[in-house]
Amino acid sequence: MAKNRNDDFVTEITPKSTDFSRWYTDVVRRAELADYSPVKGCMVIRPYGYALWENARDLLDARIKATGHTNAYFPLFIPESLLKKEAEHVEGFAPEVAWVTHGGDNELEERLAVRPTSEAIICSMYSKWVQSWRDLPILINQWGNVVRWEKVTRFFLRTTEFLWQEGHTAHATAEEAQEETLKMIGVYRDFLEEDLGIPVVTGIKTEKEKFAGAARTYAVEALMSDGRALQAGTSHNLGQNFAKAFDIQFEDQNQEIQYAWSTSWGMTTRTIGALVMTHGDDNGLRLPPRVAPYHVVIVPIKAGNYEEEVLPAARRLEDLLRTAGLRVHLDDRAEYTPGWKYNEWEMRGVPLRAEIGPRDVKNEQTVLVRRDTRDKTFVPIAHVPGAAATLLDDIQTSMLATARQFMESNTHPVEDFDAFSEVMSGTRGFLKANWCGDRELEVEIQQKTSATIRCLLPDEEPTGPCFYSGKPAKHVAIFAKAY
RNA sequence: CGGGGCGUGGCGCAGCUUGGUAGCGCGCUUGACUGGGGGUCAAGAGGUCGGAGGUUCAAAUCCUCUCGCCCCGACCA
Repeated sequence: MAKNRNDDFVTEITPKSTDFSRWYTDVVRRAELADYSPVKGCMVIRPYGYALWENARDLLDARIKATGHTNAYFPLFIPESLLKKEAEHVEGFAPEVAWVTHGGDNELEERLAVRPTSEAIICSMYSKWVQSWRDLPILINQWGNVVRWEKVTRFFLRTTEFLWQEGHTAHATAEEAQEETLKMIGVYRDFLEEDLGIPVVTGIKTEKEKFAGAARTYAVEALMSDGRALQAGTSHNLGQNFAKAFDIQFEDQNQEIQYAWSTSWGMTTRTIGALVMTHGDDNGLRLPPRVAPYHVVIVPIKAGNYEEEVLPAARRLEDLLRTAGLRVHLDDRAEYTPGWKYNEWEMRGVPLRAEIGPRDVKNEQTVLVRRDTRDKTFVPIAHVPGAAATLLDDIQTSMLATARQFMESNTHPVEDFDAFSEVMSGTRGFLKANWCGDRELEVEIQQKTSATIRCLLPDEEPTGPCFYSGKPAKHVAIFAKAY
């Protein structure tokens, strides 16, 4: 029942259909997730945005620990000589590394890279820690920040400094390392789908797209509501590349010296951007309950016997919900009207709103309103915790279902380049096609359509010749225009 | 790094073509009345127009240089 939308309000957020980029920026700023900073390329994550990140981080951290990993912390700086040890790795990251050249007024003998990723520093430590097969596997994760000197800034999606976790493991066998790589891409998939409500496609990166220094890169790719793909997490099987470069050796059970097999995997604050672009609408954010800073916002209606009855009732409701383990916020600000608050909290994506006024106090009830559907339910106070929990579960499930339906209906099987081009110049989305695997043609397609191969689907067999070259296909590939 | 655009109270903008000493909306402050989908009225505060130089009696406006930001592309998570 949301018809009388105020024009002034609507103009604060550019409609998605008018200009998706502006819509995204407007939502991020108006919802107070982030703000520009005086530092070029760097953003400030504001308390509301950071609360969102903390919730997401905690859920992912629990999943990482549940799969046997422990957290540690390695230095922010990496000596140049260390970074240069793995050739492909340096080459891949060189253009975007920030260098520290001075300590105070003194020029350093060896400059220090501000980590763009930590393989080098971590692997150099692993080489000290690993001597025997008994020292393996090493299963370590780190939460931290990294710096990549990108040219362009977009909130959460591309900033010079960003927050992430990076897992680094070392194993005795190739099989174990491969198993780990797959296990972690699965952890990302589950986290994104179950906790963030973001459906993904899981697959393997092509040689062109894989991580610098990796033997094989797996990725989870999400489809944003403007039809562009966003890489939401990667897991790399590094083979023995880094073990050889950093000398991670051990003596096995047959008393032979072996190089270890390593993996690395990461997920960043970019997922917050994915969250906004997957679920947001023209009224602002929509947050999945599991990560929402507030599950429920209580709006007391200031009327009649407000101070004596309504506000105390609202406070009791707050206690009741908090005791039930929900994250609750009571918005008792006197300076705003209820209608203003409804819009404000919808804009900020709070999944459930509880309204309580004189009529509700009299009837010992509250009104629960869903952000996703705007459905209203009158609930007796005593039943509120249970009813809220049920609604939140339902919101979580239905947000994923809605997003999945969008992804599926925007995944287009194409059999020839004409069909491919037509989709790319229209609604875009994921294009699913048989692929010959020729790297040069991959570049050619990108130049013509700006679409890249997001991933190859490992579990699917080609159903015909390559859509582009007509040659025998080796893979089924997902193409898309990427963020 | 290539192409485009923008810098004017906290935010969003107008004014610039045709120079005359800055205005609107929102927000903010105080008070009163209000309050179930962004309330009403009244009284206020707040800007040397991104920066530097030049032209002129006079520059937000014209000229030169410079800095910053945003969007698209390329690169990336």
